[in-house]
Amino acid sequence: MALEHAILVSLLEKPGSGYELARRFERSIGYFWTATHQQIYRVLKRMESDGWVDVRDVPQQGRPDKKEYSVADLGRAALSSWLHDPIEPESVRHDLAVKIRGAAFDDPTALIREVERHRLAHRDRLAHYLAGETRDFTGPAVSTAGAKAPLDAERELQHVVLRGGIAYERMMIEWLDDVLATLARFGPGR
Amino acid sequence: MALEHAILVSLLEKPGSGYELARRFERSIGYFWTATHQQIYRVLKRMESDGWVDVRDVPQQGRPDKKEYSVADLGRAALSSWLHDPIEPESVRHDLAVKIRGAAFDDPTALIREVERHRLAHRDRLAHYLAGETRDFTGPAVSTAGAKAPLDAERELQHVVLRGGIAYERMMIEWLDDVLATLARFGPGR
DNA sequence: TCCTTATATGCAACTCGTTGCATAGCAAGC
DNA sequence: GCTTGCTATGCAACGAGTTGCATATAAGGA
Repeated sequence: MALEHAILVSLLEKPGSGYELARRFERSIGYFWTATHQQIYRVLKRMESDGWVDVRDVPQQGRPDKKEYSVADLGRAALSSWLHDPIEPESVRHDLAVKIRGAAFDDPTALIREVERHRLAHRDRLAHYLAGETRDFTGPAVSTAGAKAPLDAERELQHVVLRGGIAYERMMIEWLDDVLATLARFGPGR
Repeated sequence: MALEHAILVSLLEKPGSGYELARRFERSIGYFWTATHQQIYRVLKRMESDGWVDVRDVPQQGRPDKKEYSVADLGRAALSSWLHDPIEPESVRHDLAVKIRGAAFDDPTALIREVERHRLAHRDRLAHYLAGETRDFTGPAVSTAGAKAPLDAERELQHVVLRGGIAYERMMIEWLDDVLATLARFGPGR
């Protein structure tokens, strides 16, 4: 399990509340690890009682107060230990692939609309990634302190992960085109 | 949840026992949906009591008897209904991507060995897929009955799913090379 | 004033998935 | 005779993830 670790990484990149984390899990880090707010609050509680994170009450005006979490030494150590622990290449869950194989026993052409929907979703996500890349990773590297940083690890590594997302979406779009061409070879009905 | 559906597809492709299904989930369908034997036996029980599958005791010689499952009408209907139900594009879980972003707060170069391990695993899987493609999808299309089938849906759809696996592995290998090049730009330690 | 929306946090129940363990038949080798 | 290994099925406990619901502050519009 690695939700704790995804949260640690996100909090190291920038401290924040459970609510803010939940929003980040809808974009950014969420492209590579999903979580709902309920899960995040529950895990944050556990991380707090384990001493992995520190909490600070932050009064706000115009909106409810929040609890801002930041990574404690124990959390940093836990992340480091996880990083040094080998993990197995991910176990996959591709509903769509199962559906495509299953379509052989139903009407294959009925899947076309579904595959097109997925293709659109991937096209949108690709556009979103590319926009983010242009926004955040073009122009000179500037560290958060404003000083020139020739090798800003945080930025470089975020960028390579984003490039992975871009490559994945491009691959998916090409493959879904292949799937559509294959499905189109079958006549309607069976 | 779709383990039921993955099992239905696999049983439609060929009836078999829980044990045999578990082995298929280590290859073939398992490349796109993972499951352990405990999970499979539990779900098969439920599917049986729901009338989705039929069971037949098959005595064997030289080994324990087995229960052979095959898809019942209710199961076929359930699969069909699932196929017509739109699903959301998958939620992703990429430990490695989280690790790479986390490495910015530790020693980035310490991840190199781990990334190389993953690269090897993907290279092996690619080789495995390519061998399977050569074995099963070259030469003339021949249906199970031995007759020429100009449009064998089952075979065509299995092939396009396999091509997806191949494209995925190729993309991953290229990306991991990119990751390795990025990590190499950081000196040892920090 | 009421309704909606956004911020912000949380509980409870349930399902799904993983891990560890248990059992049993039979073959092959030491 | 004993151990190892493969086939074959299963239980129990736990941990992770999902779904539905609940609560509270406050801004903005109908």
